[in-house]
Amino acid sequence: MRTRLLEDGRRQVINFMFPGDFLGLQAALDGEMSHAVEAVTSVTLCVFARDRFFDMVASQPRLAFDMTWLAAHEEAALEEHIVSLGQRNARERMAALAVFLVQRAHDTGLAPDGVLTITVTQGQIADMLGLSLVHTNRTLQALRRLQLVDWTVNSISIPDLESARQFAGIDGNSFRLPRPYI
Amino acid sequence: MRTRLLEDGRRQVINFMFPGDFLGLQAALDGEMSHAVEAVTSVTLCVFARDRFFDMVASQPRLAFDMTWLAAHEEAALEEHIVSLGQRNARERMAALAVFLVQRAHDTGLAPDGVLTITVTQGQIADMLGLSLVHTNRTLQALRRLQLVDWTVNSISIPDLESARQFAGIDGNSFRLPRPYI
DNA sequence: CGTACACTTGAGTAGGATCAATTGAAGTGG
DNA sequence: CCACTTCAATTGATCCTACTCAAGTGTACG
Repeated sequence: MRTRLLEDGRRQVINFMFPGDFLGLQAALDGEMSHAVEAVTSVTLCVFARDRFFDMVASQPRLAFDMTWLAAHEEAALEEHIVSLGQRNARERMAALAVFLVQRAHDTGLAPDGVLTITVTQGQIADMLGLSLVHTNRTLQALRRLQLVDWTVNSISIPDLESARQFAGIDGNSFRLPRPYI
Repeated sequence: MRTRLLEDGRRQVINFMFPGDFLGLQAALDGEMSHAVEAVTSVTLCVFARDRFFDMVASQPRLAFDMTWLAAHEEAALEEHIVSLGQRNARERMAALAVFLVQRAHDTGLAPDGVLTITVTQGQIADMLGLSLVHTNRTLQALRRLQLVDWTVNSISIPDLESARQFAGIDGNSFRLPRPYI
């Protein structure tokens, strides 16, 4: 989970990361990371030496290309998140996030049955969606009542992906290319 | 101005682009652009052939490195925007946007006197900040009254950059590296 | 002089925040 | 095994920020 903290304690979750994602590209270039990272599952990290980044680009163009691919798609995910925060109401936002996570998990081979097993607290959801904890809880219940998304402490389940997607206002499943693994 | 449209007509401005920025990296890789681009000033474009992108990475590592730099920093800007939309109220959001734009213009050599001359309608600001047009207008007036930001139809002026930054909750002017030009 | 477009202002409303308690599920230690 | 703490989820009540609706006022332009 990538997060940013404001000085007064407010926290914003930027995005959830998945196996194969690359962390800290901007930090590798600037020397200072603009955000924090927090693990919500056990993780395995592969560490790269930042001072050899340029050499890597020069000697391994295929790798450099894949990293650019990942960066561009991470950017696209952030754009989608911006659309959610700017234009969608609480229910649409939560549905959109659930669809995104389940879809994203599915793409990396997790959640083959449409159910994503992961432990996320309502506080974390609240900080991702820019909602209060209380309202997050109520929105969660509303979506469960509508049978659109069933999000419990340790799993996200979407009975009908298509209607959830439509409810959230996510445009048709645009053609999805397979992700490269570095 | 990079924007995304929802099917029901809602629009979200993703970010403002400046001279030297690179557009459509993700589209170059996927063949389909996830957003629209709209000019708010007259612009000069330099067009690249998308099918030679990989060759470029392989033969011009310095160029590839710079493009990665730009992509990583665009991502950082989007993160900041996400923090605004998720955690800041209307006034803080607008102040943060004004500071970002003036700062960004300053960095590319525009607005050397702290005043950015650019024509932005209140409707465009509203779609960037996820606010209604009416509330955008009132927030604008409030910030003018507070003498924090004076944003008129064709200029953005910030009398005291430091207090505006503090009001918006933007953490100390983190060390800024010069931007590469492709 | 009419149309178009952006900005402005007022009044009422609603979506979501805040405040305040309560319940439930794990741990932890005596 | 049971009190005790901790942390997350839940519920009720009230408040406020920002939205919506509606009607203006410029200002530019053909």
